[in-house]
Amino acid sequence: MTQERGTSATLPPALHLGDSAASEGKEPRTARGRRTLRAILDAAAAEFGEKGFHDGSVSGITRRAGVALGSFYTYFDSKDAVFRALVRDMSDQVREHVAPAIRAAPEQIAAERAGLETFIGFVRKHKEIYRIIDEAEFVDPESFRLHYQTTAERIEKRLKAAAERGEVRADVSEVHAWAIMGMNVFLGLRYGVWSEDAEAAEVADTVAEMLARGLGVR
Amino acid sequence: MTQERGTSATLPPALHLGDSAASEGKEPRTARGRRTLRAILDAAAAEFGEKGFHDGSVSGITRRAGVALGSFYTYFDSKDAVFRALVRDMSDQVREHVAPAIRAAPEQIAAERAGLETFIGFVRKHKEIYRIIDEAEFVDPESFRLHYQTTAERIEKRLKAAAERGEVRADVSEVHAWAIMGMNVFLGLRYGVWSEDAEAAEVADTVAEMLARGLGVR
DNA sequence: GTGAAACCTGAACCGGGTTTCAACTTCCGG
DNA sequence: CCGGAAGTTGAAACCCGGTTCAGGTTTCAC
Repeated sequence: MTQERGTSATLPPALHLGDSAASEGKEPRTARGRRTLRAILDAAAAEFGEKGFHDGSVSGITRRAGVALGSFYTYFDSKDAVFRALVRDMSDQVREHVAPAIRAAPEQIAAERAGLETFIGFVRKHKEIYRIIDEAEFVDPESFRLHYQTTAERIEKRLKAAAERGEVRADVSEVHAWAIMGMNVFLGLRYGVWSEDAEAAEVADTVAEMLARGLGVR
Repeated sequence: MTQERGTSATLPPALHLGDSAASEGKEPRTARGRRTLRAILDAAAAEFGEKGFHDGSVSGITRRAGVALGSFYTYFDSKDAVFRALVRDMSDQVREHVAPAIRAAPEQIAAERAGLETFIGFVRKHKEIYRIIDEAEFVDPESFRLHYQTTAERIEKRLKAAAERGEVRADVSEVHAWAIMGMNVFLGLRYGVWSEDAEAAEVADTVAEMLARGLGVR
Protein backbone atom coordinates (compact mmCIF):
# COMPACT_ATOMS: atom_id res chain seq x y z
CA MET A 1 0.00 0.00 0.00
CA THR A 2 2.16 2.82 -1.27
CA GLN A 3 1.31 6.24 0.13
CA GLU A 4 -0.10 8.21 -2.76
CA ARG A 5 1.57 11.58 -2.62
CA GLY A 6 -0.59 14.33 -4.08
CA THR A 7 1.52 17.47 -3.81
CA SER A 8 4.11 16.09 -1.47
CA ALA A 9 5.28 19.52 -0.41
CA THR A 10 2.01 20.10 1.40
CA LEU A 11 1.80 16.77 3.18
CA PRO A 12 1.89 17.53 6.88
CA PRO A 13 3.85 15.42 9.31
CA ALA A 14 1.79 12.60 10.76
CA LEU A 15 -0.90 13.76 13.13
CA HIS A 16 -1.18 12.69 16.71
CA LEU A 17 -4.66 11.31 16.44
CA GLY A 18 -5.47 8.10 18.24
CA ASP A 19 -8.14 5.61 17.30
CA SER A 20 -10.66 7.85 18.96
CA ALA A 21 -10.49 10.18 15.97
CA ALA A 22 -12.80 7.83 14.08
CA SER A 23 -16.54 8.27 14.35
CA GLU A 24 -18.16 6.64 17.33
CA GLY A 25 -18.46 2.89 16.98
CA LYS A 26 -16.10 2.86 14.02
CA GLU A 27 -12.77 2.59 15.81
CA PRO A 28 -10.39 0.17 14.11
CA ARG A 29 -9.82 -3.16 15.87
CA THR A 30 -6.72 -4.42 14.18
CA ALA A 31 -3.30 -3.06 13.30
CA ARG A 32 -4.31 -3.02 9.66
CA GLY A 33 -7.33 -0.90 10.45
CA ARG A 34 -5.29 1.55 12.46
CA ARG A 35 -2.89 1.95 9.55
CA THR A 36 -5.73 2.72 7.18
CA LEU A 37 -7.33 5.18 9.58
CA ARG A 38 -4.03 6.98 9.96
CA ALA A 39 -3.56 7.14 6.20
CA ILE A 40 -7.05 8.60 5.77
CA LEU A 41 -6.49 11.22 8.47
CA ASP A 42 -3.17 12.37 7.05
CA ALA A 43 -4.67 12.48 3.60
CA ALA A 44 -7.63 14.47 4.87
CA ALA A 45 -5.38 17.07 6.49
CA ALA A 46 -3.49 17.44 3.22
CA GLU A 47 -6.62 17.54 1.08
CA PHE A 48 -8.46 20.06 3.22
CA GLY A 49 -5.33 22.11 3.85
CA GLU A 50 -4.78 22.40 0.13
CA LYS A 51 -8.30 22.79 -1.22
CA GLY A 52 -10.44 23.72 1.74
CA PHE A 53 -13.43 21.76 2.97
CA HIS A 54 -15.80 22.24 0.09
CA ASP A 55 -13.37 21.89 -2.77
CA GLY A 56 -11.75 18.97 -1.05
CA SER A 57 -13.53 15.68 -1.74
CA VAL A 58 -13.82 12.33 -0.05
CA SER A 59 -12.58 10.69 -3.20
CA GLY A 60 -9.60 13.06 -3.16
CA ILE A 61 -8.86 11.91 0.37
CA THR A 62 -9.09 8.24 -0.42
CA ARG A 63 -7.00 8.71 -3.56
CA ARG A 64 -4.24 10.37 -1.54
CA ALA A 65 -4.54 7.70 1.12
CA GLY A 66 -4.41 4.94 -1.49
CA VAL A 67 -7.59 3.26 -0.33
CA ALA A 68 -11.01 2.73 -1.86
CA LEU A 69 -13.84 5.18 -1.45
CA GLY A 70 -15.83 2.79 0.68
CA SER A 71 -13.07 2.39 3.23
CA PHE A 72 -13.55 5.96 4.23
CA TYR A 73 -17.00 5.11 5.54
CA THR A 74 -15.60 2.25 7.56
CA TYR A 75 -14.08 4.87 9.87
CA PHE A 76 -16.14 8.01 9.45
CA ASP A 77 -19.84 8.72 9.27
CA SER A 78 -19.43 11.57 6.83
CA LYS A 79 -17.18 14.14 5.27
CA ASP A 80 -18.10 16.51 8.10
CA ALA A 81 -17.00 13.98 10.67
CA VAL A 82 -13.37 13.80 9.48
CA PHE A 83 -13.23 17.53 9.35
CA ARG A 84 -14.43 17.80 12.91
CA ALA A 85 -11.86 15.28 14.04
CA LEU A 86 -9.18 17.29 12.28
CA VAL A 87 -10.21 20.61 13.79
CA ARG A 88 -10.23 19.28 17.32
CA ASP A 89 -6.88 17.66 16.80
CA MET A 90 -5.20 20.73 15.32
CA SER A 91 -6.54 22.77 18.19
CA ASP A 92 -5.09 20.31 20.70
CA GLN A 93 -1.81 20.11 18.87
CA VAL A 94 -1.22 23.84 18.97
CA ARG A 95 -1.88 23.93 22.67
CA GLU A 96 0.31 20.95 23.41
CA HIS A 97 3.11 22.33 21.30
CA VAL A 98 3.11 25.82 22.75
CA ALA A 99 2.34 25.03 26.40
CA PRO A 100 5.80 23.72 27.40
CA ALA A 101 7.53 26.86 26.13
CA ILE A 102 5.17 28.99 28.16
CA ARG A 103 5.59 26.90 31.27
CA ALA A 104 9.36 27.04 31.04
CA ALA A 105 9.51 30.84 31.05
CA PRO A 106 10.74 32.57 34.23
CA GLU A 107 8.05 35.25 34.26
CA GLN A 108 4.94 36.27 32.39
CA ILE A 109 6.19 38.63 29.69
CA ALA A 110 8.85 36.09 28.80
CA ALA A 111 6.12 33.46 28.72
CA GLU A 112 4.02 35.43 26.22
CA ARG A 113 7.12 36.04 24.17
CA ALA A 114 7.99 32.34 24.11
CA GLY A 115 4.41 31.43 23.31
CA LEU A 116 4.36 33.64 20.23
CA GLU A 117 7.76 32.54 18.99
CA THR A 118 6.85 28.88 19.37
CA PHE A 119 3.49 29.43 17.76
CA ILE A 120 5.02 31.02 14.67
CA GLY A 121 7.43 28.13 14.42
CA PHE A 122 4.59 25.65 14.68
CA VAL A 123 2.57 27.43 12.04
CA ARG A 124 5.50 27.34 9.63
CA LYS A 125 5.54 23.57 9.90
CA HIS A 126 1.75 23.25 9.66
CA LYS A 127 0.55 25.93 7.31
CA GLU A 128 -2.66 23.99 6.77
CA ILE A 129 -3.73 24.88 10.30
CA TYR A 130 -5.21 28.24 9.31
CA ARG A 131 -7.27 26.87 6.46
CA ILE A 132 -8.62 24.13 8.68
CA ILE A 133 -9.38 26.11 11.83
CA ASP A 134 -10.68 29.13 9.92
CA GLU A 135 -12.98 27.01 7.82
CA ALA A 136 -14.38 25.49 10.97
CA GLU A 137 -16.23 28.78 11.38
CA PHE A 138 -18.50 27.50 8.64
CA VAL A 139 -18.28 23.74 8.83
CA ASP A 140 -18.17 23.20 12.58
CA PRO A 141 -18.94 26.46 14.40
CA GLU A 142 -19.00 24.75 17.80
CA SER A 143 -15.38 23.69 17.52
CA PHE A 144 -14.37 27.04 16.12
CA ARG A 145 -15.89 28.92 18.98
CA LEU A 146 -14.59 26.47 21.51
CA HIS A 147 -11.08 26.79 20.17
CA TYR A 148 -10.87 30.54 20.56
CA GLN A 149 -12.97 30.71 23.69
CA THR A 150 -10.77 28.28 25.58
CA THR A 151 -7.59 29.75 24.20
CA ALA A 152 -8.61 33.18 25.44
CA GLU A 153 -9.60 31.77 28.81
CA ARG A 154 -6.23 30.11 29.21
CA ILE A 155 -4.47 33.37 28.43
CA GLU A 156 -6.64 35.32 30.83
CA LYS A 157 -6.08 32.80 33.58
CA ARG A 158 -2.33 32.89 33.29
CA LEU A 159 -2.30 36.68 33.12
CA LYS A 160 -4.30 36.88 36.32
CA ALA A 161 -2.04 34.40 38.05
CA ALA A 162 0.90 36.53 36.98
CA ALA A 163 -0.84 39.61 38.35
CA GLU A 164 -1.11 37.83 41.72
CA ARG A 165 2.63 37.35 41.62
CA GLY A 166 3.10 41.01 40.76
CA GLU A 167 4.57 40.26 37.34
CA VAL A 168 2.01 42.29 35.42
CA ARG A 169 -0.41 45.06 36.26
CA ALA A 170 -3.22 44.08 38.58
CA ASP A 171 -6.07 45.03 36.28
CA VAL A 172 -5.41 42.56 33.45
CA SER A 173 -8.68 41.43 31.96
CA GLU A 174 -10.46 39.42 29.32
CA VAL A 175 -9.87 42.27 26.90
CA HIS A 176 -6.12 41.92 27.27
CA ALA A 177 -6.40 38.19 26.70
CA TRP A 178 -8.34 38.60 23.47
CA ALA A 179 -5.99 41.33 22.33
CA ILE A 180 -2.98 39.06 22.81
CA MET A 181 -4.70 36.17 21.07
CA GLY A 182 -5.60 38.39 18.14
CA MET A 183 -2.06 39.67 17.77
CA ASN A 184 -0.68 36.16 17.85
CA VAL A 185 -3.11 34.80 15.29
CA PHE A 186 -2.45 37.59 12.82
CA LEU A 187 1.30 37.60 13.33
CA GLY A 188 1.23 33.86 12.78
CA LEU A 189 -0.65 34.36 9.54
CA ARG A 190 1.66 37.12 8.32
CA TYR A 191 5.05 35.74 9.41
CA GLY A 192 4.26 32.04 9.50
CA VAL A 193 1.97 31.29 6.59
CA TRP A 194 2.19 34.15 4.10
CA SER A 195 5.89 34.78 4.29
CA GLU A 196 8.88 33.89 6.38
CA ASP A 197 10.70 37.15 5.71
CA ALA A 198 11.36 37.85 9.37
CA GLU A 199 12.78 35.82 12.24
CA ALA A 200 10.12 34.49 14.56
CA ALA A 201 12.36 35.55 17.43
CA GLU A 202 12.46 39.16 16.27
CA VAL A 203 8.72 39.35 15.85
CA ALA A 204 8.31 37.93 19.33
CA ASP A 205 10.85 40.39 20.73
CA THR A 206 8.99 43.33 19.28
CA VAL A 207 5.69 42.21 20.74
CA ALA A 208 7.24 41.34 24.11
CA GLU A 209 8.79 44.77 24.34
CA MET A 210 5.42 46.33 23.68
CA LEU A 211 3.70 44.09 26.22
CA ALA A 212 6.38 44.70 28.84
CA ARG A 213 5.52 48.37 28.82
CA GLY A 214 1.82 47.95 28.11
CA LEU A 215 1.16 45.33 30.75
CA GLY A 216 4.04 46.06 33.11
CA VAL A 217 3.40 47.09 36.71
CA ARG A 218 4.28 50.64 35.84
CA MET B 1 -42.05 44.22 -6.90
CA THR B 2 -42.36 43.73 -3.17
CA GLN B 3 -39.12 43.10 -1.34
CA GLU B 4 -39.26 39.53 -0.18
CA ARG B 5 -38.02 39.56 3.35
CA GLY B 6 -36.40 36.26 4.32
CA THR B 7 -35.42 36.67 7.95
CA SER B 8 -35.84 40.39 8.15
CA ALA B 9 -33.81 40.65 11.33
CA THR B 10 -30.68 39.75 9.41
CA LEU B 11 -31.23 42.00 6.43
CA PRO B 12 -28.37 44.46 6.43
CA PRO B 13 -28.86 48.12 5.56
CA ALA B 14 -28.54 48.78 1.84
CA LEU B 15 -25.02 48.45 0.54
CA HIS B 16 -23.13 51.21 -1.17
CA LEU B 17 -22.47 49.33 -4.33
CA GLY B 18 -22.76 51.13 -7.65
CA ASP B 19 -23.50 49.58 -11.00
CA SER B 20 -19.90 48.49 -11.23
CA ALA B 21 -20.65 45.74 -8.77
CA ALA B 22 -22.17 43.69 -11.58
CA SER B 23 -19.98 41.41 -13.67
CA GLU B 24 -18.20 43.07 -16.55
CA GLY B 25 -20.48 43.82 -19.46
CA LYS B 26 -23.56 43.16 -17.36
CA GLU B 27 -24.10 46.59 -15.84
CA PRO B 28 -27.76 47.61 -15.81
CA ARG B 29 -28.79 50.31 -18.30
CA THR B 30 -32.07 51.46 -16.91
CA ALA B 31 -33.48 52.47 -13.54
CA ARG B 32 -35.40 49.24 -13.43
CA GLY B 33 -32.24 47.22 -13.93
CA ARG B 34 -30.42 49.14 -11.21
CA ARG B 35 -33.25 48.40 -8.80
CA THR B 36 -33.04 44.70 -9.52
CA LEU B 37 -29.27 44.64 -9.18
CA ARG B 38 -29.53 46.39 -5.84
CA ALA B 39 -32.15 43.90 -4.63
CA ILE B 40 -29.94 41.00 -5.64
CA LEU B 41 -26.90 42.44 -3.88
CA ASP B 42 -28.73 43.11 -0.64
CA ALA B 43 -30.24 39.66 -0.77
CA ALA B 44 -26.83 38.13 -1.41
CA ALA B 45 -25.33 39.86 1.63
CA ALA B 46 -28.17 38.52 3.77
CA GLU B 47 -28.03 35.03 2.30
CA PHE B 48 -24.26 34.64 2.59
CA GLY B 49 -24.14 36.34 5.97
CA GLU B 50 -26.67 33.92 7.30
CA LYS B 51 -25.66 30.67 5.66
CA GLY B 52 -22.14 31.18 4.37
CA PHE B 53 -21.06 30.86 0.78
CA HIS B 54 -21.54 27.16 0.26
CA ASP B 55 -24.79 26.69 2.11
CA GLY B 56 -26.14 29.85 0.60
CA SER B 57 -27.68 29.31 -2.83
CA VAL B 58 -28.38 31.42 -5.88
CA SER B 59 -32.01 30.44 -5.66
CA GLY B 60 -32.01 31.57 -2.02
CA ILE B 61 -30.69 34.92 -3.15
CA THR B 62 -33.28 35.37 -5.88
CA ARG B 63 -36.05 34.25 -3.55
CA ARG B 64 -35.06 36.88 -0.99
CA ALA B 65 -34.73 39.47 -3.74
CA GLY B 66 -38.11 38.54 -5.18
CA VAL B 67 -36.82 37.91 -8.68
CA ALA B 68 -36.53 34.87 -10.90
CA LEU B 69 -33.48 32.64 -10.93
CA GLY B 70 -32.54 33.69 -14.43
CA SER B 71 -32.40 37.38 -13.53
CA PHE B 72 -29.41 36.69 -11.38
CA TYR B 73 -27.41 35.76 -14.45
CA THR B 74 -28.42 38.97 -16.16
CA TYR B 75 -26.09 40.76 -13.72
CA PHE B 76 -23.56 38.21 -12.57
CA ASP B 77 -21.52 35.59 -14.33
CA SER B 78 -21.65 33.17 -11.45
CA LYS B 79 -22.23 32.63 -7.78
CA ASP B 80 -18.55 33.37 -7.18
CA ALA B 81 -18.89 36.70 -8.90
CA VAL B 82 -21.49 38.13 -6.49
CA PHE B 83 -19.47 36.95 -3.60
CA ARG B 84 -16.38 38.73 -4.88
CA ALA B 85 -18.37 41.91 -5.37
CA LEU B 86 -19.62 41.63 -1.81
CA VAL B 87 -16.21 41.05 -0.29
CA ARG B 88 -14.68 44.05 -1.99
CA ASP B 89 -17.58 46.20 -0.96
CA MET B 90 -17.55 45.15 2.69
CA SER B 91 -13.84 45.80 2.78
CA ASP B 92 -14.38 49.30 1.39
CA GLN B 93 -17.27 49.98 3.71
CA VAL B 94 -15.28 49.21 6.83
CA ARG B 95 -12.51 51.51 5.74
CA GLU B 96 -14.87 54.32 4.80
CA HIS B 97 -16.76 54.01 8.03
CA VAL B 98 -13.77 53.94 10.34
CA ALA B 99 -11.52 56.44 8.54
CA PRO B 100 -13.31 59.66 9.60
CA ALA B 101 -13.11 58.76 13.28
CA ILE B 102 -9.40 58.16 12.95
CA ARG B 103 -8.82 61.37 11.05
CA ALA B 104 -10.72 63.40 13.62
CA ALA B 105 -8.54 62.29 16.53
CA PRO B 106 -6.05 64.81 17.95
CA GLU B 107 -3.15 62.39 18.20
CA GLN B 108 -2.24 58.83 17.33
CA ILE B 109 -3.17 56.83 20.42
CA ALA B 110 -6.56 58.58 20.43
CA ALA B 111 -6.85 57.71 16.76
CA GLU B 112 -6.26 54.00 17.35
CA ARG B 113 -8.70 54.14 20.22
CA ALA B 114 -11.36 55.79 18.06
CA GLY B 115 -10.70 53.35 15.23
CA LEU B 116 -11.35 50.36 17.46
CA GLU B 117 -14.44 51.82 19.07
CA THR B 118 -15.93 52.73 15.71
CA PHE B 119 -15.02 49.36 14.29
CA ILE B 120 -16.79 47.49 17.06
CA GLY B 121 -19.84 49.68 16.52
CA PHE B 122 -19.78 48.97 12.80
CA VAL B 123 -19.47 45.25 13.37
CA ARG B 124 -22.48 45.25 15.67
CA LYS B 125 -24.56 46.69 12.85
CA HIS B 126 -23.08 44.36 10.22
CA LYS B 127 -22.43 41.06 11.90
CA GLU B 128 -22.38 39.37 8.51
CA ILE B 129 -19.06 41.03 7.78
CA TYR B 130 -17.03 38.33 9.52
CA ARG B 131 -18.70 35.46 7.75
CA ILE B 132 -18.21 37.15 4.41
CA ILE B 133 -14.64 38.35 4.76
CA ASP B 134 -13.49 35.22 6.55
CA GLU B 135 -15.00 32.97 3.95
CA ALA B 136 -13.17 34.94 1.27
CA GLU B 137 -10.08 33.08 2.44
CA PHE B 138 -11.53 30.11 0.59
CA VAL B 139 -13.73 31.57 -2.08
CA ASP B 140 -11.67 34.55 -3.18
CA PRO B 141 -8.19 34.41 -1.63
CA GLU B 142 -6.96 37.39 -3.63
CA SER B 143 -9.50 39.72 -2.05
CA PHE B 144 -8.92 38.24 1.37
CA ARG B 145 -5.22 38.85 1.22
CA LEU B 146 -5.66 42.25 -0.28
CA HIS B 147 -8.03 43.28 2.47
CA TYR B 148 -5.67 42.51 5.32
CA GLN B 149 -2.53 43.50 3.47
CA THR B 150 -3.80 46.97 2.68
CA THR B 151 -5.37 47.40 6.10
CA ALA B 152 -2.04 46.62 7.73
CA GLU B 153 -0.24 48.95 5.37
CA ARG B 154 -2.57 51.78 6.24
CA ILE B 155 -2.00 51.23 9.94
CA GLU B 156 1.76 51.09 9.49
CA LYS B 157 1.77 54.24 7.43
CA ARG B 158 -0.17 56.26 9.99
CA LEU B 159 1.95 54.93 12.83
CA LYS B 160 5.10 56.04 11.04
CA ALA B 161 3.65 59.45 10.32
CA ALA B 162 2.82 59.74 14.00
CA ALA B 163 6.37 58.72 14.88
CA GLU B 164 7.61 61.60 12.72
CA ARG B 165 5.46 63.91 14.78
CA GLY B 166 6.86 62.41 17.96
CA GLU B 167 3.50 61.01 19.06
CA VAL B 168 4.69 57.42 19.30
CA ARG B 169 8.04 55.70 19.60
CA ALA B 170 10.32 56.08 16.60
CA ASP B 171 10.76 52.36 15.92
CA VAL B 172 7.15 51.45 15.13
CA SER B 173 7.10 48.77 12.46
CA GLU B 174 5.05 46.40 10.35
CA VAL B 175 4.91 44.06 13.34
CA HIS B 176 3.14 46.67 15.42
CA ALA B 177 0.69 47.28 12.59
CA TRP B 178 -0.21 43.61 12.30
CA ALA B 179 -0.47 43.30 16.05
CA ILE B 180 -2.95 46.16 16.21
CA MET B 181 -4.96 44.78 13.33
CA GLY B 182 -5.09 41.36 14.98
CA MET B 183 -6.27 42.82 18.27
CA ASN B 184 -8.97 44.80 16.55
CA VAL B 185 -10.26 41.90 14.50
CA PHE B 186 -10.51 39.58 17.48
CA LEU B 187 -11.97 42.18 19.81
CA GLY B 188 -14.52 42.92 17.09
CA LEU B 189 -15.42 39.26 16.92
CA ARG B 190 -15.66 38.87 20.69
CA TYR B 191 -17.40 42.13 21.63
CA GLY B 192 -19.17 42.90 18.36
CA VAL B 193 -20.39 39.62 16.93
CA TRP B 194 -20.40 37.03 19.68
CA SER B 195 -21.68 39.17 22.48
CA GLU B 196 -22.29 42.78 23.36
CA ASP B 197 -21.67 42.31 27.06
CA ALA B 198 -19.21 45.19 27.26
CA GLU B 199 -19.25 48.80 26.11
CA ALA B 200 -17.27 49.34 22.94
CA ALA B 201 -15.86 52.46 24.59
CA GLU B 202 -14.52 50.51 27.55
CA VAL B 203 -12.88 47.89 25.37
CA ALA B 204 -11.28 50.68 23.35
CA ASP B 205 -10.14 52.43 26.52
CA THR B 206 -8.42 49.32 27.80
CA VAL B 207 -6.57 48.79 24.55
CA ALA B 208 -5.66 52.46 24.22
CA GLU B 209 -4.21 52.49 27.71
CA MET B 210 -2.08 49.49 26.83
CA LEU B 211 -0.96 51.06 23.55
CA ALA B 212 -0.21 54.39 25.20
CA ARG B 213 2.38 52.70 27.34
CA GLY B 214 3.46 50.10 24.79
CA LEU B 215 3.91 52.49 21.91
CA GLY B 216 4.48 55.71 23.81
CA VAL B 217 7.73 57.64 23.47
CA ARG B 218 8.84 56.35 26.84
C1' DG C 1 -5.32 -24.76 10.29
C1' DT C 2 -9.80 -22.63 10.44
C1' DG C 3 -13.72 -19.81 10.65
C1' DA C 4 -15.73 -15.62 11.96
C1' DA C 5 -14.99 -10.88 12.32
C1' DA C 6 -12.76 -7.11 10.42
C1' DC C 7 -11.63 -4.90 6.51
C1' DC C 8 -11.59 -3.50 1.60
C1' DT C 9 -13.58 -2.49 -2.94
C1' DG C 10 -15.72 0.62 -6.49
C1' DA C 11 -19.76 0.86 -9.42
C1' DA C 12 -24.06 2.84 -8.95
C1' DC C 13 -27.36 5.50 -6.72
C1' DC C 14 -29.03 9.92 -5.50
C1' DG C 15 -30.07 14.61 -4.30
C1' DG C 16 -29.16 19.22 -4.74
C1' DG C 17 -27.56 23.26 -6.73
C1' DT C 18 -25.60 25.99 -10.71
C1' DT C 19 -26.27 27.51 -15.14
C1' DT C 20 -28.67 27.82 -19.65
C1' DC C 21 -32.16 29.27 -22.77
C1' DA C 22 -36.07 30.35 -25.56
C1' DA C 23 -40.29 32.61 -24.89
C1' DC C 24 -42.39 36.54 -22.89
C1' DT C 25 -43.01 41.42 -20.85
C1' DT C 26 -41.70 46.08 -19.89
C1' DC C 27 -39.50 50.22 -20.95
C1' DC C 28 -38.31 54.27 -23.54
C1' DG C 29 -36.50 57.26 -27.34
C1' DG C 30 -37.98 59.23 -31.44
C1' DC D 1 -47.51 54.93 -30.82
C1' DC D 2 -44.20 51.90 -32.41
C1' DG D 3 -40.15 49.01 -32.57
C1' DG D 4 -36.27 47.33 -30.69
C1' DA D 5 -33.44 47.00 -26.59
C1' DA D 6 -33.46 45.80 -21.87
C1' DG D 7 -35.16 43.09 -18.59
C1' DT D 8 -37.70 38.91 -16.73
C1' DT D 9 -39.06 34.23 -16.27
C1' DG D 10 -38.64 29.32 -14.49
C1' DA D 11 -38.43 24.71 -16.26
C1' DA D 12 -34.98 21.64 -17.35
C1' DA D 13 -30.31 20.34 -18.71
C1' DC D 14 -26.25 19.44 -16.59
C1' DC D 15 -22.80 18.41 -13.30
C1' DC D 16 -20.78 16.79 -9.31
C1' DG D 17 -19.68 14.60 -5.31
C1' DG D 18 -21.48 12.26 -0.94
C1' DT D 19 -23.11 7.93 0.45
C1' DT D 20 -24.52 3.03 0.04
C1' DC D 21 -23.97 -1.84 -0.38
C1' DA D 22 -23.26 -6.55 -1.82
C1' DG D 23 -19.58 -9.27 -2.69
C1' DG D 24 -14.67 -10.40 -2.12
C1' DT D 25 -10.19 -10.50 0.76
C1' DT D 26 -7.29 -10.36 4.87
C1' DT D 27 -6.46 -10.90 9.62
C1' DC D 28 -6.09 -13.13 13.93
C1' DA D 29 -7.57 -15.61 18.12
C1' DC D 30 -8.05 -20.12 19.31
